[in-house]
Amino acid sequence: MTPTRAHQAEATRQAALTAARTLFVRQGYDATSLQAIADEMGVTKANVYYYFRTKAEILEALLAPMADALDRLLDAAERLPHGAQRSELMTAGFVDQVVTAHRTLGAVNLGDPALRRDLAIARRLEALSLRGLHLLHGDHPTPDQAAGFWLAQDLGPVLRRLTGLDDDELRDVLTRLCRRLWMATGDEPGDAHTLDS
Amino acid sequence: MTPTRAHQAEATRQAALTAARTLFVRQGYDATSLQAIADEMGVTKANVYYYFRTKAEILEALLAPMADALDRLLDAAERLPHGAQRSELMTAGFVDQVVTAHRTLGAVNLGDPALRRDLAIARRLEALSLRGLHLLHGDHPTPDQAAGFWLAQDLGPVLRRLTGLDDDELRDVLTRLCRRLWMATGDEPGDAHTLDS
DNA sequence: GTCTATATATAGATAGAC
DNA sequence: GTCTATCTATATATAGAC
Repeated sequence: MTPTRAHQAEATRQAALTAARTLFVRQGYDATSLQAIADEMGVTKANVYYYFRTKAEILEALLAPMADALDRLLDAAERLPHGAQRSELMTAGFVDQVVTAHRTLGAVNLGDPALRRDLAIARRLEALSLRGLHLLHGDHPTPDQAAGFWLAQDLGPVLRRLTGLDDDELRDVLTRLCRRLWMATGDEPGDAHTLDS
Repeated sequence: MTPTRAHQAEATRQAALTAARTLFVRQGYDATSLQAIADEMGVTKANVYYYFRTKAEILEALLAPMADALDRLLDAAERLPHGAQRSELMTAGFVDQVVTAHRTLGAVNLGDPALRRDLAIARRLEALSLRGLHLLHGDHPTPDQAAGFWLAQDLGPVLRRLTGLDDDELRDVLTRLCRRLWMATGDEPGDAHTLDS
């Protein structure tokens, strides 16, 4: 392999992303300083700034692949007719993406207050969520459908608790969880439980 | 009313709590400075520090009543036999507490990274959650039971989305949501049923 | 590509006048 | 009880040597 310098650059960039994700997950975005990220990877702040112009840019770079994956998933879902088939694809795809992200990113905090700020990635994730809700439940979701849907948007706290499961077990648990959340038909008094009949 | 000074003190203290909860909810704990809290209520930082020794103490004071309410709820649940009766009480009580807190605190961020730190209130809420899980699902909850339970711990993101509902509608929606989350029986392969049949 | 050194701002917190 | 003034630490970010 000839490329010593270009490879080093990419390695350092990746190390920064890894260090940042570890610290963001552990203590949140706001409580993580660039100094801490630099320390974690054993370089200086200035070195991190060589690759990322701002701290927010690190967060964006970290979450962009997840947004890309969700984009592709929703594109695929859109090609299916509204109904059970589309729901199943979305559930399976979403859970798969969460499990994958869990391995690459750790229990990533989509509920971090930083993601409610005016960042490009935050707007993108918001748009993705709205599109997902629309694809799943149509133009006018019932409050029950909306509540179940939004609750599934940040599985981070659950992932942090569910230790000791391998990827397949995790996938199964999350699949059933999403079904419970996304299969709500409406808020008519008639549907009051009997789910376990 | 004679008491001009003592009342003023209590009023200022409450104003600080109100300002802090507004800002904590809007932008998160870490991104909220004491300067911002003081500005919001129209006093100086030093004045806020007269009532609270640290910023963390404000957070604790803000969440303490919620922890108290949950404590009482779990005490009551403990007096019922394990089973459907206890589940119903816990669901109703929990939802009621969430709706009440929503009115007093706004869509409070139990998922804020600050609450994963070494604060007394964080430890208290953690202990409450563990006790709740135990009361609801016994000594050895299945992964499905645990996942559903933990997901319900922070309804803040859902509350922020569910606008336009009055308290009673909100209570009904959240009650059905909690039932869906807490009624999971287990993770036996038998209930995976029918994939795409 | 990585470093040292620094600029600038603001954080949490305290002292002491009024 | 509230203020002005200040301390000390640390934040994000940049300039420029190597």
